[in-house]
Amino acid sequence: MGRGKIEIKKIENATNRQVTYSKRRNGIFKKAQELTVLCDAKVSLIMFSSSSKLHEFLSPNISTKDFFDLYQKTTGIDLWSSRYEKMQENYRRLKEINKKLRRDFRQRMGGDLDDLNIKELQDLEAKMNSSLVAIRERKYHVIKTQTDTHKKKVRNLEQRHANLVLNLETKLEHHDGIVEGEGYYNEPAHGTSSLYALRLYQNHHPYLDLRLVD
Amino acid sequence: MGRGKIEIKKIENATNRQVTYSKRRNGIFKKAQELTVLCDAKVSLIMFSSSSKLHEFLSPNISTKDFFDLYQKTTGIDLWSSRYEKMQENYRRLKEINKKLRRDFRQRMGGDLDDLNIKELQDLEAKMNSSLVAIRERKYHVIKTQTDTHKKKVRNLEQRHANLVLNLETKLEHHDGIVEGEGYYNEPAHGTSSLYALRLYQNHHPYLDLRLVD
DNA sequence: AACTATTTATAAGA
DNA sequence: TTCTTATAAATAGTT
Repeated sequence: MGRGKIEIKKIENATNRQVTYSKRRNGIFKKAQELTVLCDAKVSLIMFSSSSKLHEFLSPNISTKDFFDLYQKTTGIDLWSSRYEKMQENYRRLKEINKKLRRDFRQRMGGDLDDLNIKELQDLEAKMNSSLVAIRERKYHVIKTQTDTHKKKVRNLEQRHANLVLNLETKLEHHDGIVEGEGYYNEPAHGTSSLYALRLYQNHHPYLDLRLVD
Repeated sequence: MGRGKIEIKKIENATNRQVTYSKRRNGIFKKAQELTVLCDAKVSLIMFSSSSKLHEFLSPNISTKDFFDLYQKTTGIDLWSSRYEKMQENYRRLKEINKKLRRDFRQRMGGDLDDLNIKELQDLEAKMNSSLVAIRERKYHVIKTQTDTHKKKVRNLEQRHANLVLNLETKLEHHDGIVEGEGYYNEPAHGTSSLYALRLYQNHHPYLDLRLVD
């Protein structure tokens, strides 16, 4: 049906092949559509071009899934069972592992001990003991690390504070008249230095009261 | 393409419809076959007649299952999962629980402790301690039970032995002459009773030396 | 993508 | 069903 008769064999020219594919695809889709309507048939037509492009025709009022279900029901071929069985097997294995884990876990928590003999109980006790040691070691390590960090912070704060005090004292010495008369930083009645006053102030300031026990 | 042009609508005459279905089915199968060869395409053509008869064309070197898998992969539609969604969901949940169990278990064994803070470590330690107490209690219970069982067995053996001794002594008293002269059970030189001799014998018999510490 | 000469499919009849 | 055949439809090669 064309200008010339053609032999039914693969068209080697890729462009030509693509054009023919496109033309004939339309043709076969139209045929499928006509068959659906004329003969009240259900048709599924799926094709992949040589470049793996997918095209599909499906009779109306049915989904691809329904179509495959119908196909399976009619042929008796179960396309899904192999996957399903594999999954079931995995599920079963996982469940078994889970059960064992739970049991071991319960024993580690002091339950489910009724069917253990003395030897097993002694082993379990020994394991628990060594685990407990590990947990305690870790706990002490964490506590020590935190304490060290706090110590460092305090040292840092103390250093900064000392610098501030030094700085302020220097200023007080150079500008004695400015603060005189306020009766706060330099109270002659107590015979204290300005530095001493600052230390008192510091100890009442909630923000700077950060000393930690060594 | 026939003696007369036809309208594309359902053929009401069943026989006619069946004839047309048969003719056109051959036609479309031929087209599918030609497309497969000419254009190097993969084609799946499945149809059900109005009387639900199934006919299928499939390109060579591929199975319906393969075709189906390829279809799913290409469209991204997983027709399979909807069917087993529930099972997949369960599987996922089980996996999650398993993961958590493993983690908790490892922690109970003294591993995986790096991401616990002091509070969590203290809690864990406390739990481990109480578990250890439970394990020890169970151990002592088992030991005590076994000891009690052994004690009972010994008491029973002792009772049976005492009965034997009593029995034998009675016989000795009634048939003094029979054993006299053998110089073993009743040695006048030591001035001991036959019962005493038996007790000595018992203590040297390895099989009867079953006393347990109270 | 359109054209068209020709092949192919098929509707109706046997 | 299958064959026949007139005719409709599809399409190969061309533009």
